[in-house]
Amino acid sequence: MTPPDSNSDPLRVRFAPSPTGKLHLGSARTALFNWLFARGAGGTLILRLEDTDKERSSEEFEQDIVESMHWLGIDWDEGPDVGGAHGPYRQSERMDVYTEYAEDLLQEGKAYRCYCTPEELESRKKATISAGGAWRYDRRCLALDKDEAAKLAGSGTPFTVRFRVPEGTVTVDDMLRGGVIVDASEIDDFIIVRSDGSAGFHLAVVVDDMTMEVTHVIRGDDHLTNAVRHVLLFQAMGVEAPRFLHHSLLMGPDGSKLSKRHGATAVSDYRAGGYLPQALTNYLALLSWSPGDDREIFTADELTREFSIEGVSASKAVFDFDKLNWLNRQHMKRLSSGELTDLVIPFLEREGRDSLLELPREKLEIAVDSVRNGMETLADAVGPTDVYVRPGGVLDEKAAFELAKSGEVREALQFCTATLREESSSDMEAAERLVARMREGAKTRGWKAKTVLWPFRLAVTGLTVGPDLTHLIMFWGPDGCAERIEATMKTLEASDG
RNA sequence: GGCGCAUUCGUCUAGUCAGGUUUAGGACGCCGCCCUCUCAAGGCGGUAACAGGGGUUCAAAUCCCCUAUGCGCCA
Repeated sequence: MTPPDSNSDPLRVRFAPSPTGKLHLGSARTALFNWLFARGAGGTLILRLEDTDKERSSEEFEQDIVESMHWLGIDWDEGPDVGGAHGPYRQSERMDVYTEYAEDLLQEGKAYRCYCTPEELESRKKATISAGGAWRYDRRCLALDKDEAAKLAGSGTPFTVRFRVPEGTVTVDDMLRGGVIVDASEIDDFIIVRSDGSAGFHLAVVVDDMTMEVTHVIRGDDHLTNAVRHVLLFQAMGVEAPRFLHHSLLMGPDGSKLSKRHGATAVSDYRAGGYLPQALTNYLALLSWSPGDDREIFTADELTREFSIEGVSASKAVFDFDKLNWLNRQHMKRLSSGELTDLVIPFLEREGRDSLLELPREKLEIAVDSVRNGMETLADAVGPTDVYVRPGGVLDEKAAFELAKSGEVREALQFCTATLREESSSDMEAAERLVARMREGAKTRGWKAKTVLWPFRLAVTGLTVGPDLTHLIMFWGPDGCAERIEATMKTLEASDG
């Protein structure tokens, strides 16, 4: 079981998002797979920012990505913020590295300059297609003779650099799909340096993965065919390509790639929506991954131990909001009252629930605890806890109606107050004792428990729905409840006339 | 259009690599019942799938081929 050279720690993976938007659920899943793979094997995770698109990249998005990852509990060993021996970790700071490699490829004849303008390309493409052919770059500039090439070079004509795709077949070694074999003739001479001198996506990725000594590339299925180009580039540079794992993409309920029209897609949206990070990582991991048995609830820590490539499925995964909600509930259940309250407070603050926030801590915990099984997200604590700051004796319409229609209300409520006065403690045992006593009282009067308990709820809270009675008693105490019932009785008398 | 990948209940999946142990298992959702002071939660039960067609084999969800569909990449 001892790895051959455990101290050399050879496994290196990377997560390479573009800061052109907030951290998307799909990207978070990619990050998670990389993280689980690295942590499970004692490897290194690199965060690399692919920020070459200056128009669309922004500092704000970069921050969102980093913060969202921190929140999810995904940490990295090398990256723009933590440094490392293979930096810099922003592609925008690595342009000279790419140019260097492009220059080498040019020297070796593995790439060539192309002076074709986009317009020329477009018209030739149209012509080929209308003639019924399949368009691929026609290698016109590869065929340029020396004189023409020299003339163009000297004239300052803008050019791109194209990779000269060799003949033969290319195999992408994918850990999920086995060897994906593609004929190189299917690939045209792709651009590795744009006309403005910047590195194209494929060049940048390959140079980075090579120089950062990445051993395993884990990314979305959408890059599977790009991987063919990448393998070609690795070969041209004389290095072995890393192993790949192209996982499936996240889909919306309608089967198309998960996007904003399906609902919230940013990790930070889910954070703001009251989801627990452990629920989100659990759910994201469960999409496409299975432990092989029936277990479904995992902490991030458990995931790093249990996760394995063998358990990853290659087929698409539809994001199911219902199941996420269920998992969020499962993880909330595992929180103590104190932990849950801490997490709920920011949501109460956000919604301006000042009177709740001014409550003594132990009262607030009772309040939060009493509504927890009705919560799907942390944000769901917000409305239901309002019951605890309602003034006594104030009935909403439904509660007033319910109280008015029952005949034994007055007697039942008087019995409740009398019973409440027998107890001074407001701990859970006392509360349970009181409820039991009220039940017995109903029974001895030949009533159903409901005849007493239903008016009790209505009178104490003034509402028809709310937390269970023991929590109400714990919150207000027996005396407090009795006072609220009396206040309600006064209200009823006043309205009876 | 070319190429690639995928295809088990509505959804996520187990089983597929080493074909028989499967009346295809679990979970979410949905439906019903129970519990019950309300709303929930919880408990119990139910609904529902091997994309289609050919092979190979005594035997195929599992192996091979074709078709279909979905998704992706290249433009």
